[in-house]
Formats: sequence, C-alpha cells, structure tokens
Amino acid sequence: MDDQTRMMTGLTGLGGLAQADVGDPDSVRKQQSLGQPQQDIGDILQQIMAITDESLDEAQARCWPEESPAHWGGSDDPTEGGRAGGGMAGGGLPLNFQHRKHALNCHRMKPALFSVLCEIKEKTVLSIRGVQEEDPPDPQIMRLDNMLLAEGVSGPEKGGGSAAAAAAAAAAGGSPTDSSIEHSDYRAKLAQIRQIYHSELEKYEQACSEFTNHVMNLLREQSRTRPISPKEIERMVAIIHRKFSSIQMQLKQSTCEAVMILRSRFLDARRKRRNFNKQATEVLNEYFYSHLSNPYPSEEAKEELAKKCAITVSQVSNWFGNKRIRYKKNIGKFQEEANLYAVKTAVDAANVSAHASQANSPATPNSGSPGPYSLSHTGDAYLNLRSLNGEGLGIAPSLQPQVDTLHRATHLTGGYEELSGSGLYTPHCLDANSWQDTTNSPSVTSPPGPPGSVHSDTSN
DNA sequence: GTCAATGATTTACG
DNA sequence: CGTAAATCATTGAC
Repeated sequence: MDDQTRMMTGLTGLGGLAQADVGDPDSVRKQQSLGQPQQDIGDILQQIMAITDESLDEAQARCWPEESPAHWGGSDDPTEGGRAGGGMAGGGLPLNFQHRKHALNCHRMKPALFSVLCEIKEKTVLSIRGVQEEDPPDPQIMRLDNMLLAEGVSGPEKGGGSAAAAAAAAAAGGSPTDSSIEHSDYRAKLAQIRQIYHSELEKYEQACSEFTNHVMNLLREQSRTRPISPKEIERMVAIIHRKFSSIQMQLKQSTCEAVMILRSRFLDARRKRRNFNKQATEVLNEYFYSHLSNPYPSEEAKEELAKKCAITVSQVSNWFGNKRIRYKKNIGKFQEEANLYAVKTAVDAANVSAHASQANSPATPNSGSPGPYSLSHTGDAYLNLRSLNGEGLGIAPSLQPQVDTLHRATHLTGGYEELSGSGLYTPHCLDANSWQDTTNSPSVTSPPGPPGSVHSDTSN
C-alpha cells in the first residue's frame, strides 16, 4: 500500500509546512486575528495525522456531530456505499477518543486548515496521477482462465466441461459403456471441483468487496479531516482488487492442478485400462491369425478393425504391436489360440468357397475376391490347419478334403512361405514370416511345434 | 495377496 | 512415422 504512505508523506509535509507557519497568508491572518496561538495549528495537524492511524472500526463508528466540509472534490452520493456504519453513533468507543474527534471537528480553525490542505494536496496529486499505470491483463491469469473455461470449471454449467470430458474419454478409447461410466464419474468429480471453486471464488469476492467497503468508508471518513481525492480512493480500491486477484489466481491455479490430477486419474487410459470385449478380441485375433505371415494391417485395415471393434486405430496398432511381440516371444503358448482361429478362418473359407465357384484351386489362395481383409491371406490359415490336423482337433468332415488338399499344397510348396507372398500384402511382406525371424527362434518355454515355421512335418 | 494377461507407454531404430 | 522391444499399470482369476 504505497499509496497510503504517499498520502502520509504528503501529510507529513503539510505538518511541517504548518508548523513552519507558512501556508495561506489569509488563514494565518485569520488565526492571528482570532487571537489563537499558532501552536494550535500544529496541534490540529497532529490530531489529523493521528486519525490516519485510527482503526477501521473507529473510523466507521465515528459520528460526525456537525456538518463537515464536503468530501474533498468528491461527490457525496450516499449510494456509493460510504458510511455504512454511520448509524452506529460511536457506540462502544472510548469516550476520550470521541472527544478528541469531536474537538477536532469543532475546532474553528479546521475549515480553513482543511482548505489549505486541499490546495496543497491538489498540487501533489497531479504528480501522482501520471504515475498511475493501467495494469495489463496478466497472461498467467488469462491462461488459467482459459484452461478453467476449457475444462468447464468456469463458464456455463453444462458447456465445455462435458464436451472436453467427452473428447478426452473418446480419446482414451474403451467400450462405450465403460467410457460413459467413467465419464459420469469424471463429471461428478469435476462438478465437485467446480462447486468448490465457485464457492471459494464467491467468498473471495465477498471478502474483497467487504474489505473495499471498509477501506472506502475509512478513507471517506478521513477525507473529512484530511484531503483524500476520489481518485485516490479509486486507486486504493484498485490496489485492493489487485491483491485479491492475486489470491484468486492462487485459487485458480490450485483448481487447475486439481483438474489435471482428476484428468490423469480418470482419463489416463493407462491407469484405467479396460480389456477389450470378447468380440473385439475375436475380430483382432481372427485378423492376426489369418495374416500370421504378415500381421501388419494396412491403415485401411486398421480403420476397418477399429470400426468393427469399437476401438481407436491406435488401439488397434497397440494391439497388433503387443500381439506380434508376444506371439513371437512364445509361439507355443499361442498355438492353441492359433489353431482355434485357424479353424474359424477355415470354416469361413469353406463357406465362401462353397458358395463360390469350385474352380478355385487351393494352391492359388489369393484368387477370388476376399472381403475387406478376411480371406486374402489364407496361406496362414492353411499353415495352422496343418498343425491342427496333426493334433487331431476336430474338423468338420466337409472340410477335411479341403484341408487335405491344402496340406498337400503346403508340402508341395515346401512350406507356407510361398503361399503368402501375394501382392495383396501391404508394406512389409514380400518375405513372409520374416517378421518373426529376426530374433529368437521358437521360444525355449514353448512346447515343440510352433505353427509352421521350421517344423514343417510335425503334423505327421 | 499373487500372478498371468493385457492394454498403454516409452525408448530406440531405420 | 511405424515398428520392435522393454516396461508400466491395471485387470481379473485364483
């Protein structure tokens, strides 16, 4: 509150001025003509200065028994909120204090002195006025505001908040039901934060206006004794508001932090991992095992899979990444799964070929028009069927001839590798199965007979 | 509570 | 940028 000190120094200067007995020659003459010792002026000034030290309650409770000079250069508009406590009539204040005030105000030198002070103050305040700077909007607080608005903490009740949450939930992926559950949970917590934020904000604002009122009252009261311009009061109010807004910023900051924590807790997919539903896993596995020689779905295939599984493309990518590495690491472990999906694929293949022309040779697997990605790489399916055959898993009798034919075909071609070298394969795959060659051959822990690969005759 | 499964993230590489 | 590989973090069965 450097303004207060500035006012004080102003007054101190005045005090010195008065004590030096300079000032308006008229008033001095008046004083002398009234036969009052000049010492009086010093006393009065002393008392006036003492008033700046009075407490807020003292100022508010003070009662002015007589019509005092109008606020220095200001309006007397009672709606401005000044003198809120004026009706208290000094109840509870020490008598000697009230006496002092009263005496001061009744002092016959007061009006004259007051006008002198006003004049001097007017000159000094001119220099102050230029100093007053307009504080530009704080970028920090603007950022916080923006974030709070974006998160839906501030702003309209059901606006950006739910939208942001929905977007975040969508980004996090997961099944619709799951995300909606999390979404509502998130919304509830966010609403909690929002409520706390608003109630705190309200408290701050209330406290701010209360305090501002107090200070304004105090200054108004004091302005009857010492010169205080409305401009100064305004500046004081601005200072108070600045102080309070810095507190508000802290509130906003901690609210932002709370929202961030909430977000990471609720919307961070890693923390809130959800297993894909059975159907999605099935679709993905079907694709994986039917493209075992080249399990690298193209962008379009990924999109298609994502749509089918109600997950995001990146989740599809993640899934395939995980699947590839885990399959490669322990092929044996996935044998059963591979067989299972091989059967599925084979059944589908059988159904399709049953409906299509029988002219298709099994040895040319890529003939015909496959679906989006279903049957384009049947070579892998053959591969799995081979081992499946050897393990005596049930195969529909109607399929058996086909399987046999395929089986023969794989042997004739010296393995499935050649079968998968179709031009339909996207990026990687001219060298089929090269994706699992790079590292360890069949894992140590895996039972003998990884699908296809080196053990081309395990089926026998 | 343990542990395998699994989805996501990180890091490194071409 | 897409991928491999390692790792993290959670889920769900036991």
